[in-house]
Amino acid sequence: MTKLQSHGREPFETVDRAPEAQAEGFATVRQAHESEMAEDYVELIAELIETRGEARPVEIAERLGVKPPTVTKNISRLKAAGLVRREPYRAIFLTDSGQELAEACRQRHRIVVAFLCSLGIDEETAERDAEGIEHHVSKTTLEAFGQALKQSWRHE
Amino acid sequence: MTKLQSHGREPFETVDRAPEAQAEGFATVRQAHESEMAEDYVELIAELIETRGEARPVEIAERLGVKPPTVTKNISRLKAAGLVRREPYRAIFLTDSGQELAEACRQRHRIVVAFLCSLGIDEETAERDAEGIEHHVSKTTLEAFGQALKQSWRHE
DNA sequence: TAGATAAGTTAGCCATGTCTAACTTTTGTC
DNA sequence: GACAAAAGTTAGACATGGCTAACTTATCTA
Ligand SMILES: [Mn+2]
Ligand SMILES: [Mn+2]
Ligand SMILES: [Mn+2]
Ligand SMILES: [Mn+2]
Repeated sequence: MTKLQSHGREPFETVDRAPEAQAEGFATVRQAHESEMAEDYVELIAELIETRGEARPVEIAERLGVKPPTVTKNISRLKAAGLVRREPYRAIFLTDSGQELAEACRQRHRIVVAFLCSLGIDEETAERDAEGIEHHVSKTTLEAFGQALKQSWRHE
Repeated sequence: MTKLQSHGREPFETVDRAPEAQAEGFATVRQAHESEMAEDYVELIAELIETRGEARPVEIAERLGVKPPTVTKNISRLKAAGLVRREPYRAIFLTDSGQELAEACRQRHRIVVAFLCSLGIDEETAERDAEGIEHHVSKTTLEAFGQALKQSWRHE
């Protein structure tokens, strides 16, 4: 497992990690990348349903900054994954499982954004960075963000 | 317009962003993904040169948790990108530009890890999450992390 | 209600990053 | 110095997530 624990809090020292531990870290990142598309889509679909009444491919494409055929293809993947329900040329709905994932993602997204803002980062930057960071935040880290956030409210 | 969460338990609000701003955020994430492979490789190569004297494909593969052919292919991409210098069957070296990128990445990695640890997150988790998070941390956010870190030293 | 416009899909292309199988080169050992 | 083992490469496959061009379907409007 770990080799050198820095007791003295020197933060700029490179920790010599075991090769397997390091590999496990990279594997975790690759796994996160695999769920990223699904997470961003269901999150966005939930938001569109809430704010616009329905989720249309053209809106999804606009908000994601991709072209409509990309959305068609990815939605069909989400459908295959059981996250989405829909018929051709119609609006998109979330399955129960999709709804559940969407809620978890929205919650996580909001916490990450709020946490970054609590560090004094402007909202635009916080949103931009959070869009990527969110997919790599473990349960442990998300909880730590939540705790730090509470502290920041106390001290303001 | 913003919406409040129904339960009142979570005081985070979903910000209704302009579609173009949101799209710009996703585009930033996609861009980050494009540089991710290069960043992880040069960072690792620099570490191996420092700690093991040289960077060999077999070590790189082991630490990244991928198979040797993957490393061969990616190293040739890095070479095409001018980040790496090497001859077949020999060890891998960084060009000046590769060296520069590696240093920036190592620095960023260390700051992210130290910052997460400063929130009370265990080192193993911090390393794992940082491996993904690092690629999505803007200059602004990295600076905020550095500032927060300084504060945490003061208060310990 | 016909025709125009907008929305959505299909087909086919491409780059990335992973893999296995098979081959080549280098290194180590006797 | 020969040969076995280890390291490295090559070839070819595959999944993902982008794209354009061309087609189909739905919606709007005169
Ligand atoms: Mn995201
Ligand atoms: Mn998000
Ligand atoms: Mn990384
Ligand atoms: Mn790293």
